[in-house]
Amino acid sequence: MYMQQKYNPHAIERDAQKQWDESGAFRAAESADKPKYYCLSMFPYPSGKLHMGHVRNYTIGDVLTRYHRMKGYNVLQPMGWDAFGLPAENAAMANNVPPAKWTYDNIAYMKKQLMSLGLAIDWSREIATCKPDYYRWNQWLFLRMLEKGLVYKKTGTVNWDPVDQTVLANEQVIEGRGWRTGAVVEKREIPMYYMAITRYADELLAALDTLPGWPERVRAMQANWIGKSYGVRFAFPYTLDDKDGKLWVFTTRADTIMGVTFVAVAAEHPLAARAARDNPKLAAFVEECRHGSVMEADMATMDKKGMPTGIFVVHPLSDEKIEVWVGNYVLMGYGEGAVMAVPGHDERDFHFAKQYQLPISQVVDVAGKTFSVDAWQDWYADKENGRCVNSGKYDGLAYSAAVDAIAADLKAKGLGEKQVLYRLRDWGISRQRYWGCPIPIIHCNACGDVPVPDAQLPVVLPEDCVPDGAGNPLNKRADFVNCACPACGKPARRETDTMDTFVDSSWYYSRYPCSDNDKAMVDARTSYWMPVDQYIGGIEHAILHLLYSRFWTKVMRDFGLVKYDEPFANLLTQGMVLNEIFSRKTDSGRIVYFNPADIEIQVDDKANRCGAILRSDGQPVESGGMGTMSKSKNNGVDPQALIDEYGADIARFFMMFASPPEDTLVWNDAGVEGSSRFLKRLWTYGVRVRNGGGPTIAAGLQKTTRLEIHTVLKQANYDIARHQFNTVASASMKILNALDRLAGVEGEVVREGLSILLRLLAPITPHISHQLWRDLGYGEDILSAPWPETDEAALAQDEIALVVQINGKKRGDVRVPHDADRAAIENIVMADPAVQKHISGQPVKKVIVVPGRLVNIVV
RNA sequence: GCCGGGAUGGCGGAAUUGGUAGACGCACGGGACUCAAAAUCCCGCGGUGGCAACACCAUGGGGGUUCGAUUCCCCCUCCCGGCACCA
Repeated sequence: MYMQQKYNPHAIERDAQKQWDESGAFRAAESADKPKYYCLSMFPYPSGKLHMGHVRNYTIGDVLTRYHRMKGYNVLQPMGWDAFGLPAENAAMANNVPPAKWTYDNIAYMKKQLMSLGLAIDWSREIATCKPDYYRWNQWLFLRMLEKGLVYKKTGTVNWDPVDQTVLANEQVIEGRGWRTGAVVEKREIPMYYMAITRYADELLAALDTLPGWPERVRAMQANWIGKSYGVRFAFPYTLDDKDGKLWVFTTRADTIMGVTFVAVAAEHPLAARAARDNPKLAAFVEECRHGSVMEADMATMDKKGMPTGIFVVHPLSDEKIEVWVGNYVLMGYGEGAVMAVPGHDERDFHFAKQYQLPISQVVDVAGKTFSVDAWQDWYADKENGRCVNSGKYDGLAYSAAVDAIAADLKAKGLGEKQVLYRLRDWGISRQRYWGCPIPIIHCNACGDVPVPDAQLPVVLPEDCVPDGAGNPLNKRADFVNCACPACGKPARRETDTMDTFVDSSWYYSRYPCSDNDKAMVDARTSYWMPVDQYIGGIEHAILHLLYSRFWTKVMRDFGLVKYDEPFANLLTQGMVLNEIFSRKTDSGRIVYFNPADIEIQVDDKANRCGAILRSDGQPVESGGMGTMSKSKNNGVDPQALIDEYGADIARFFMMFASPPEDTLVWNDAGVEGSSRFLKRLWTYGVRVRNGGGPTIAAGLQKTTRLEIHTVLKQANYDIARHQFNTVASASMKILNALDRLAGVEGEVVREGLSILLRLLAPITPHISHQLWRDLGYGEDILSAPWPETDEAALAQDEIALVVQINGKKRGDVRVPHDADRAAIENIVMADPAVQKHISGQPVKKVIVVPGRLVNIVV
């Protein structure tokens, strides 16, 4: 075949992809003699077109896929679509197209884009979560969980837009207001289905220790999210309306119980409602608390406000009268929706007490410290060193002894006991939205909530609805809603809530192996491939998606569907790709975002940045700092332009070279020219080698070049194994530099060096590597060529260089025989004139020799 | 606010995890080639001082441990991710 003189990436890539496609090169088969390697990247939401985060994610996955194939594994890399979700409904409203059409069009376009990247994907296993043959199994497992009580119904709090009369996602609440209407959002209690993830809290926490292949930071985040805390649940008795009641609270600091000066309940707490009944000011406050979003970040950062209820409860141990307050910072969803307040030893309670002039009393002392109510000091909350004081019989006890004694006394009175509490809450999966998996329930006036019988699955979502922003359009679809009750046969109403899209993504990885099975959720092929050997995705998924997936896996295991305990053996959390966010606030308070490509940065006469304008209208826009590239912030950079201009190999190489996979990457394409130049040089060098001729490289030069190449290769192999692909890319540049520096191309070192270089590059730039491998006659197919390993013999040296330091500062270097012992090294170093000059007669106190590295002389 | 992570030249980043700070690349400056430009190739490139050899300073800021700290410990600042209905 004629080898073109000039590097033409588009032609090379088209040919290579055609060849891989026609030969079915990436079709994975279950039966093989080789060990299996299931390499999975988080599937994309089909938002319209690929963004940089996708290119980064899928290139990382492809590098690992191709690397492991060359390492001798039987590799599967599948792909699919997380196809349900809110953006499709927003697009539907904006363009008057059904979400289904929008979604399928996006999938078709993005699939083409992915294919142009040359990813080694087995497309025969493709899935889309919006298709009934996938989501029927969501419904099927939901029903199994319902049977076992793992799914149950209770009320939950949602954001309610009072103008549009619709439930809002947190993302649709901007500064406490609905994004379309600008109306102040209210909290509303509605019935929802929940999955009992808390039943698995202990296992989800404990099993983190069985995941050494997960980043430490992700395990830490999950552990904190589950938030196991040991404490005491106890009650303050009270009498109200001639009835006795108990106000339950949970605390991790029972040792401070004698310092309780008030109790705070959430605005949604029954006692708050009771008190508000005949207290208009309090009713107004409770009403005020009902406004604003349900987001925890908002709850935690808002001004702490409270109001007394006039209701008093009795301290369970001291019998003191304690007033109940309503606090806007008390969360109804955590613990009991009520907390004991100990202003002396809890920082938040302290500030609240100062604000409302409530008593503060000291009940814990730390030796040598003086308590003062003037200002909070961190030691007030120190449970390591604290001892009880002003606490009657508990005086002198340390934290755990005090908790034990107090819990025992509460138990004896029937007013409480030790309890383990999790921060983790059960998973509310009901969404009052159209574009999602229907919840398979039928509401019958006579029979209540009736599960859809398995024989009637799937409950198919009609694909021709166009939402209008006011409620779920399914409610207006008589053909969907009206049905017969499966129990009594009378007319009934189908549930119109759909499932959280996290349900779809909680098990898709188990479906790829058997995506064509229409009889079962999973089969033997799932058992062959699972668990995923390497999972790759954004760090933003560190908690929710990964925790829900772990939970579903354990549920499926307990139903006997699968045998593995954990879905992902190894996890690589890719850093976010950031770009600047530009926006304007409209008169209605709505925020409009502009793409950085349409923005011009303005500079003053000293070249300092002084503003930014939108090119189309010349008017200023605000900068919202750096943020992850996203559709909602409109700050994505279209990678297609990069691929169109440079080709997939250069785009992939640049993406890998730009930074380590796990680091946050602020997007800047300034360096792409360097990657382009490198691959051009590689091609040109390949042409020269193929043409041959010129002098044979001298033996000595061949030896030093081999040493250099194998030294670089050794490091590259270390780096690729720890997923530091940016230095693998630079290693390939170093090898080309070393070869190119030689005067000729005739010599064994060229043939070996280029063979190493092409194989090292094959996972990153598969197309050019494939073409050069063939053109230079190394073999038919680099895909399955053996991974290059270091030749230790090439690394042998007679002499090595050691750095010489005086008092830790570098003062020179010396060459010593590679086998010189400590004494010999010291002799050589001390004889060095530069060393003698620096010592200049001062007494040598100590000589530190680090073998193979340096000598430090302390004077 | 809470949890997790980060900060190294003009820029992306490297430093075999306590041992030469700045590999590799970008940008920039100089030169070669060219009628010219592009492309390509060669040289230089953290800061200050010095003709130079070289010296001093320098890994967000401040302390500490150590013969030696970008790396370990404590405090602080700023930035990023997550906070349960964005995916």
